[in-house]
Amino acid sequence: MNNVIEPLFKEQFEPQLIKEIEAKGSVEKIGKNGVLLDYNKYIKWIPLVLEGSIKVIREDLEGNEIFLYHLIGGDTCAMSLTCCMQDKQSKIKAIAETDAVIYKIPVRYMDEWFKYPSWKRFILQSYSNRFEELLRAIDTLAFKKMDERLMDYLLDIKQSTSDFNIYKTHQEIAKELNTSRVVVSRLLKMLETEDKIELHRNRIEIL
DNA sequence: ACATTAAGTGATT
DNA sequence: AATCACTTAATGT
Repeated sequence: MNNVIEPLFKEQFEPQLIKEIEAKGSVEKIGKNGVLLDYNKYIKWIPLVLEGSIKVIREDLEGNEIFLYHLIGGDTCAMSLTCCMQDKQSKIKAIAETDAVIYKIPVRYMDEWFKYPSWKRFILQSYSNRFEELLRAIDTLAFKKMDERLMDYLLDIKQSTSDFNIYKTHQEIAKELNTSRVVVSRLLKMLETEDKIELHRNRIEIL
């Protein structure tokens, strides 16, 4: 498949780079909940997100999880950049929040394409963006109470999936926020009485 | 109709 | 905010 890169990146990449990318990479579709990058795995390619939303999660040894941020069209994953370059293991997990399409670029081009100013800019910009997202995530974790975190989380999903409906169980949400289901249920109930959301089975509607 | 899973709630720490 | 114990509601077989 070609011409998948141009629509999304023609503003920021020079034409020749776009040609190279389209020649060297490949498109891959990932179903909802498909794992893009798992904890402790090495990766051999750089993922560009073309469509859909990818959630990035930090996980500890006991399997506790904390949701960090979403990647959407045009984004790349800074963690995989580091991994690729240094042949290190991933310290995060990336899962498709929705059906997604990603573009895989073999690692070796990461370096090679630094001769293109726009590529260099893109990579540095990606790092910078991810860094800011991380800071935001830390702020949320450190300074906000659960009710705010929950609302932020819901809005984040709504934003990245462009869907007012969130198809998750309270249990799943609790896992990603590293809290208990009961707490999530209670807080959601409160948000509902504040007319911010509407609750259904397996579905939460943002108002 | 029954079993299973999701969600709601009071009480306690 | 977490946990327990229990209820109620929705859904699958």
